[in-house]
Amino acid sequence: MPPPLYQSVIDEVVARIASGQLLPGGMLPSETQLAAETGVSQGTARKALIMLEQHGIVRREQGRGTFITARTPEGSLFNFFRLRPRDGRILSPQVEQERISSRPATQDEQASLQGAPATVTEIRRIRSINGAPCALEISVVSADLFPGLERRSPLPSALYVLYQQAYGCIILNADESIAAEQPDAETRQALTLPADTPVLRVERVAHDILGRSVERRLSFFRTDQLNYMIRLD
Amino acid sequence: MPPPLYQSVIDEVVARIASGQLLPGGMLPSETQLAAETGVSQGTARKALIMLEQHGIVRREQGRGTFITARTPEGSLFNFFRLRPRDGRILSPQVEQERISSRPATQDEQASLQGAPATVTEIRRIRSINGAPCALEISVVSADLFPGLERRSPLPSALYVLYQQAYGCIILNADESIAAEQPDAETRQALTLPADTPVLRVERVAHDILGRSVERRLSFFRTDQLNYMIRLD
DNA sequence: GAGTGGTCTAGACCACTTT
DNA sequence: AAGTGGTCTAGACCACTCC
Repeated sequence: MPPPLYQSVIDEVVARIASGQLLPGGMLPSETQLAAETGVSQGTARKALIMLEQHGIVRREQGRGTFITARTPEGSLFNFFRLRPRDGRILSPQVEQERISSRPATQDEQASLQGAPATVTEIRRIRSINGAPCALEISVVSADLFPGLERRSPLPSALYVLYQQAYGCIILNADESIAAEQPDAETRQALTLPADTPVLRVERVAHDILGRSVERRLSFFRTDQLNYMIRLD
Repeated sequence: MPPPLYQSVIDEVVARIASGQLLPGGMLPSETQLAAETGVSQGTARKALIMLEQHGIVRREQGRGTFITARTPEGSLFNFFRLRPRDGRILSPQVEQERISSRPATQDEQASLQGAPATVTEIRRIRSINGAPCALEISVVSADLFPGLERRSPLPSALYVLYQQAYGCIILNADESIAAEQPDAETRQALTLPADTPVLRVERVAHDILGRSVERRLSFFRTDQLNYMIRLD
């Protein structure tokens, strides 16, 4: 049973993106053009583009064209920074402190990061909203996939925009594991927490457009003022 | 600018479900049949059915037909009970205790529940996994929408299956607001928690197929053994 | 074998955006 | 005016399920 034709069109587009031939924010060929290039009918190319849109890989705009998904700082924070006031408003967190270092990967990191890197780069940041520290984030990525990350400090607030713009790595989704925890002394100090205030501990594995596990992130959030807001479906 | 034809087909199907003319688990007319009934071409009926599938309202199976989404106990727990071992396995929680009562709605509940009910039914349950209490859940629903709920005790583990089978109310998604909290004495006792163990406090608003806010649920989870696992995208 | 959804084509017309 | 995606049709063939 051969794969459907539209799958080959999808593969072709993803390959062009992964190879850098198509850049984030860039425009794809039109439906008819893409159909001609891949030897299928316009309707089949259309089906492929619609599926790519459903996977979040492209965005389609009537009258304008089809564009590679580009993470904007606003959109990226909207999707992946879930700490919000209870009314759901969006507040942009500022980066207060940042420390970047490279070190050998732990066994666990090698097993769960794409490419089993021997060396990883660790980004430790404290974020604040309205001047109050609200999150401690420790991101770990493969040093092979993101070379020279240390020299780019200070990094932008939305890391995933940097991954995309500087390294062509487009983050699409993430799995998270959440727990309530009594913070250790270091975390409590970083977040200027009163004693006996529990924090949210969130472990994240982020995946890119190719399904690769690209980043591990351990975050601690204050939730006395803000809440971690998500949707299930 | 008139709405597209497939929208009228979608509306027609949703109306039939809401009216009870089509029951959860039941089969829809075939694409060609539905097309004839609604006066559109088969391709347009197909588009409507695909959109209904994307909204989670129907399920399509090649060679068999298109069926109204039916929440099974397993599927419902899989989607809406997110407490898992860190390896992601699914464990079915048991209901240990259950207390049902009706009372006047608070102002907050009237404002956030469909129909601004004067009276609500409150379901208080303790769930356990492997004999260890892991969650305290307090669900609140409109007494108008779910009449006679108290007389159905003990309720099944998966409440959303009951909502569907007994009341024709199909839950599709939910918004959650998560925080870490030091449990009060009552919660600590209910979960047999050691002192100074924080819990996850999760406030949920669940929505049904018509977009109505149908249930508010306040849950407290132990996260020392299990974690609350979600996906962002 | 009959009925279902899945894929694919070819063409038409419309609405929107840009030049 | 030209080019894009959005809608809609009509028809073909295939793969799967069930009787």
